Amino acid sequence: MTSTTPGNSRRRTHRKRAYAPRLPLAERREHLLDAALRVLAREGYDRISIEAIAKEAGVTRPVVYGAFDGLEPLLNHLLDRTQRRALDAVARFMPENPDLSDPDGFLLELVAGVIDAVRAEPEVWGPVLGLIQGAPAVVRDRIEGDRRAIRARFEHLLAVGLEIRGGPDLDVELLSHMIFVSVEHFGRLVLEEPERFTRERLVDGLAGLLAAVQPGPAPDGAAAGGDR
Amino acid sequence: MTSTTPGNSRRRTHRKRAYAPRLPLAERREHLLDAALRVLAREGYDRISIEAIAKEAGVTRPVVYGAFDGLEPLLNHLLDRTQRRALDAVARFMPENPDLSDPDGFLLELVAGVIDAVRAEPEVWGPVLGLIQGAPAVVRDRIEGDRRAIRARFEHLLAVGLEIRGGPDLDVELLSHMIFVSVEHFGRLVLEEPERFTRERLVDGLAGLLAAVQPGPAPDGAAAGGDR
DNA sequence: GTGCGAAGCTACAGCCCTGTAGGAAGTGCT
DNA sequence: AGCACTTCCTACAGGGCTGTAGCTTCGCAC
Repeated sequence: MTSTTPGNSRRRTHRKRAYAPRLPLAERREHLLDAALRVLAREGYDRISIEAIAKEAGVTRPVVYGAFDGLEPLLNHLLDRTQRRALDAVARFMPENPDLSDPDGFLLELVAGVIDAVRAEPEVWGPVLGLIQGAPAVVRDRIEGDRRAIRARFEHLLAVGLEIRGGPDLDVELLSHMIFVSVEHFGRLVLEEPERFTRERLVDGLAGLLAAVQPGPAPDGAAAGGDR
Repeated sequence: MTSTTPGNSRRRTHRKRAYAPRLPLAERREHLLDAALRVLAREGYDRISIEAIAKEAGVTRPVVYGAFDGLEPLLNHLLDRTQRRALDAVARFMPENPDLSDPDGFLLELVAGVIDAVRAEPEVWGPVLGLIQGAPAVVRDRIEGDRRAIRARFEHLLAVGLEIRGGPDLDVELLSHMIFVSVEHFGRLVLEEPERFTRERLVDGLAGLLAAVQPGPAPDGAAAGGDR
């Protein structure tokens, strides 16, 4: 029997919806995260909401609230899923003790690996590379933290690589920032214009630049390197 | 006399607000754009709305709607104001026919100029550099268009500069992307960590890198340059 | 077959915001 | 002083969304 409350004059003009199939909590959470990813890929962060995810998943909002405490925790879980894969991929390219005997070769393999990973899982790398727009603060802050950590690790490897390479004597921190944002940009170019910016073109282009960067002392006695 | 409608049982419990000073339309528009900029700087794009701008300006929403047809047109006007200054600054650094007799010197002056402009007017460059978060599509699309145009012009100058420099023989389009995102990143570093990344450090760091990039043919016969 | 508990749904309350009709107030001119 | 016009405000209507109380339904165990 339908209850009515004072002031509620709306009549039930629509059939009650069928119940969604019941799922254990763990399965429901994965189901909802998959739905969230589809909404995100199709409409971006601007349009993501508990309401939109519920619709995409074919359930009602209380079901979503039963699995997550709100949009922010849900997005955090989604990031847990995708960022873990991104960080795993990065860990493969930048292991703890890499073979840096050929520093230029190492960098080129790293870049090639990043490009392959980006092409293989655009749904993982899209948010990281800022290609899914309108990200809320929870997503931006999380990704920014990951980026800082990865760049710091890269800076360390770069310092070692430049030593092995015999120079040039440069501001390693600054150089790591420049290489980092360039490689990120490679990722965006590969996703946005895959036929114009092929893997080969990007890797060859970087190889050409590395070949032009002499290890010896810069003739002008340029800036000292290293952290401040 | 206050009209009442069926179902409207709320009593007027608050004093009517005093009218805001009347302004001619042109002045009102500037007044509202100033208010919008303050909301933006303080709270970001996430919190910008006609409602928030009206409150900041000390008027009601119809006054804002009287000056602009909605949030999107208002933000476009704001961008008109700020992006014009940014594009003017860029035009100073990249004139139509620059003196490229010293290409490296030209690039260093350009970067120094960008850094100075960014420090001088952070409210103009913040949105351009993605430092004001949560930008809606109208802002993103507009800035993306400006970025493409600036990078394309830079690519042209880069090609000429490399010719004059005598090489190296590199993928100019790709290199222009790399330098472009690096200089943008310099802008962000300057705003986010001004004491760690001083103007001198950034310019000297880049000078050191340029000094290490030999103009002669790369020893490995690396990638051919130029547009596809 | 029945009962119980878990999972899902309806309906409600509320917030924030957009956009506008019509009235109120202020200013300038005669 | 009065009138007309311009600018501003109140109140209304509506959309989108969050979050939850209490009811409904389904599935499983006995």
